[in-house]
Amino acid sequence: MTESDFLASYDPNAFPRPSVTVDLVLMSMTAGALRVLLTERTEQPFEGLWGLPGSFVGMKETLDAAAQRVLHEKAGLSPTFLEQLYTFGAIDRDPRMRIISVAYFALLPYSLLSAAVTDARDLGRLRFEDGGFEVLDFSDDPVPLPFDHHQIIATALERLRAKLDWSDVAFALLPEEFTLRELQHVHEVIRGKQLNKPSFRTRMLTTGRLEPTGRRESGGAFRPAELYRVKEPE
Amino acid sequence: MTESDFLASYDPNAFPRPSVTVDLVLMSMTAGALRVLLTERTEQPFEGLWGLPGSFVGMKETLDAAAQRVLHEKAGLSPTFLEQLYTFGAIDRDPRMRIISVAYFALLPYSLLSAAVTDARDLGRLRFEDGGFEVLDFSDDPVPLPFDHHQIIATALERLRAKLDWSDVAFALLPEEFTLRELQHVHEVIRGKQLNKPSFRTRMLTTGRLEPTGRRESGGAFRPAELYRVKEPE
DNA sequence: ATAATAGTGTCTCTAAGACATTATATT
DNA sequence: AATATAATGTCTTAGAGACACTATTAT
Repeated sequence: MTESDFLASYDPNAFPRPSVTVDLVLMSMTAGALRVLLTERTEQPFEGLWGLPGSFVGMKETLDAAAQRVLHEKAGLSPTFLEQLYTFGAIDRDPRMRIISVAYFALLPYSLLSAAVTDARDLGRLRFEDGGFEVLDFSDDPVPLPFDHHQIIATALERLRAKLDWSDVAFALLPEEFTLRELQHVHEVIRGKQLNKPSFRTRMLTTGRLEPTGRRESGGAFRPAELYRVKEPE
Repeated sequence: MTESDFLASYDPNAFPRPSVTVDLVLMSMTAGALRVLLTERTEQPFEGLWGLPGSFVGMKETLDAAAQRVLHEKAGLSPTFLEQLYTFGAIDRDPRMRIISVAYFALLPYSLLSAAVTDARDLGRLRFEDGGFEVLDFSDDPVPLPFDHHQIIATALERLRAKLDWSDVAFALLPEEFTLRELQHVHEVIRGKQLNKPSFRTRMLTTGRLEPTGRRESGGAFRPAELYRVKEPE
């Protein structure tokens, strides 16, 4: 049998198949806290709970495209950072049926996100405590999460911390122009500890990834700091 | 409608679904080269080519379990290292139909693998050249790979290099007891460059992950080196 | 002037690389 | 004895942290 004969006679329904979804962990930072985008579930199961946005993957749609689509539907924009996170395949993670979910991880500066997200409850605030974390709503009450969404967010946090020192994830949480103090603050929140100012400055400036804009911040009752931007790699 | 009513009436076949497979990148090291396990395809498509072992995911089987099953079927043993790598979902990656593949990455010391794998061709040798790599068979001819298997192996190589300095991946390629020279050799092959001996030794010994066995290697026409093992974390 | 933060200089400590030296096994 | 590698010591350099100091803005 030739390969084309084989393909013509192949029956894709010979074996039962699981469903495949993408779930999106979109994080941002404001008011000194990491936040994660949640949407209210309007259908069963877990109707009424707030959880990660997601969608089934179309048959003519790549995984990346499905994640982009979910992001566009929920936040109305393209991300500064989007990558595949991990695939979750526990058998009973969804009570409806076998659903394998490919989780994606996105970052956005709050300045862009706040324009697209109207409801304050959409952004759960992450509170860290003794090694773990919980998600709080706008009134600081803990939010119960559906499915394995707590585990998915935990995986995203690990990824964020692992990539902090050698990738551009921190910049993806800042506007196009930012001060070194703001950059250090992002690092400190993600690390969960304070950092040394002189060594942080030299470490950042010697990477060669930053370039000064010549402009300065304004508005504070103190000496204004120089604004930097990320240099495009050549 | 209550949640249980909803679940009882839910139709899993309402939407078309892709198939889901796992593909396994099992690497080992011998004769100064990284090797990857290949199996000969006995069915269409790409019949006769050598490619990564894989399998469809069972409906009552987690992704991890499917990867373990493939590993057990092909190599007859459990791995010293196995983790999920990345999920590949290009629309036309398989000519039969839409197949999303969750790739897994495993490492085994050659001493264990050689007992389980009989055919020398089962272990493709990775040859690095100007940034990329190719897979060679037992006679050093380049092996054409089916599907997107070249890309999957490339992703596994990136992962291996990224984890080399802060994880236990190097130990997973060595037998239970090994010398510091052997450990350094593994690092050098993966990094693709020579390393400084004194600093490598102190770096390894100060991690606290190694403990001397008190025994020494034998057989060489030179001073025998001390054998070490990995200390279990407490 | 005062307050608040920006930005820099100095010192110490740690780790790595380069190089050389001593130690110990086999032949 | 010759040889090959193990294992260690020394020197230099680079980077990070701690701490203190100077600079610059708004009020």
